[in-house]
Amino acid sequence: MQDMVAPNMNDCVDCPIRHRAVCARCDADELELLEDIKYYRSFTAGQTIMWSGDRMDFVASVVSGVAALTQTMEDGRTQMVGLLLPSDFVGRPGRETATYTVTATSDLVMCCFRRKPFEQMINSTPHIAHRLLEMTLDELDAAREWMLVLGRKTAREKIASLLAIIARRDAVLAKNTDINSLAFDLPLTREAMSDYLGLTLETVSRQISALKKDGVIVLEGKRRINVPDMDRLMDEAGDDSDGGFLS
Amino acid sequence: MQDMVAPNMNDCVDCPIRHRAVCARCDADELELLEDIKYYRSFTAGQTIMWSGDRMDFVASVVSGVAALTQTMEDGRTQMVGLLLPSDFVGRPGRETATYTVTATSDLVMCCFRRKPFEQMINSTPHIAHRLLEMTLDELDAAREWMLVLGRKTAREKIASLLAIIARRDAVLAKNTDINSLAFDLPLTREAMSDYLGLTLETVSRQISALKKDGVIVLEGKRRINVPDMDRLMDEAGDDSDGGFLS
DNA sequence: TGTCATCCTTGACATGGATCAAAGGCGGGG
DNA sequence: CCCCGCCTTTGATCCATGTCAAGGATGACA
Repeated sequence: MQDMVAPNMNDCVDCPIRHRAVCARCDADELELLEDIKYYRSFTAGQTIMWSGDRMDFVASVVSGVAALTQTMEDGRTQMVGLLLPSDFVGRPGRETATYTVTATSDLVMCCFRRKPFEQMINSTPHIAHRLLEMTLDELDAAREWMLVLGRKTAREKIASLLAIIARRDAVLAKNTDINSLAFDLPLTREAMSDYLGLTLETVSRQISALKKDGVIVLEGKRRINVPDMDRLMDEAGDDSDGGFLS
Repeated sequence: MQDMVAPNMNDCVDCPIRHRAVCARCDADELELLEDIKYYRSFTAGQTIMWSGDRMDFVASVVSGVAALTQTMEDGRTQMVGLLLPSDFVGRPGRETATYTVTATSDLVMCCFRRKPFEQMINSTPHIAHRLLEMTLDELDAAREWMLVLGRKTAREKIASLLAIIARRDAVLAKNTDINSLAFDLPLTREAMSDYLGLTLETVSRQISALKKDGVIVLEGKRRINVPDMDRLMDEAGDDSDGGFLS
């Protein structure tokens, strides 16, 4: 069963607790503990993994692909509140129901851990709990960084900020050291981008066109983006810091 | 020294680990541990407690008053990313420098714990670490709730959301069970509100006037607010949920 | 190869909130 | 008691982004 999806699994195949999700430091005993309670699930782009309010029997880590956490108001306005990239964690130990709707924005593989035994493991192995705290604090910083984007940045700056986040994360995962001049695939539709940025999809489209016209990015098709000058992009994002959404 | 500020201190006087900040379950040993490393600091409205990037030798819990976490862009645009009300915690174990600027928006008393020994204590007492994780997850939920406010709500809804948060928190602290019809003091200037909401202070003022004209709130002076019908206010906030910024 | 669905782009126009400007409270200090 | 500084309110105008509408690309599938 694990072998079926193994090719996409990064380090999860060899050692699940190498997941940023679970523990930074490997240990054979923990590996065994996790082996018993883990399983893999695949989703196709657009599939909803769970709805806000659903009962949640597992916590999970993204192995490959991209998922989104979203909130929706009664009248349909929706806001994405988190973007889950490979190695990101989802689920809250101690909480039985999902707070947010989770959707696969691209084809996706998750490594799930049954919640109850996972919680027990946390309680018995302090350094895993500690690692989880660290990750949660990173996520909190990321969410706060994003509050600045949502509250104070212009549409153009918002787009540039999002592209910078994805570009950097992509570079890290690809072990790409040449951070100047890189290309990547956008794992989001224009609509998903607009939900993330608090914009309409038309505005997203227009601003991407504008950035292209101004030479900040080069489009290859609609989804593949080439950034000739990363510093320039960061500048457009208005970031003095290192850009933030990632820890 | 503690006696000087004791009258405002709520449960902190008798047992510092009763702080939501530190631990939900009292224990004499931990009380003693904390006794050694804690001290109190007072600030006046408008005072900056620390600047983003400052070295931080303590973590702390708000005893009374209100503080704000803010981020500022090079050109001066600022966004508040967290509102610290009594019992809220500030500081990140394991991080030496402050990520955000912390400002007292009203007169304020904090209970500080020296960082190094506090970290040791976390490592040696798992259930305090566990409590800290819980609190961080609550804060993360609050930040995400706020992303919806910043990204998708109108100015009027934003104001109503903020008032609802403060009203509810106030009611809880005052042990006020009559949630319908309550009054409270705004611990924020119009400018601070605008920084929180991603608006200008003029818009904040106009929307407050509008809510007043429409009978949603009654102003007594500029800072005291009376909410005749809490449900109505929640409705204006567009919240289907219970309003969120608080855990 | 054609058709259809989905995603994306672009245009025209409307509008919510920002910006610029002026003046009204209110509290503290001389 | 008056003056001054800060906070707040209100008005006039502008502009970034939303809204509504049409049409263009791309890929899946018959």
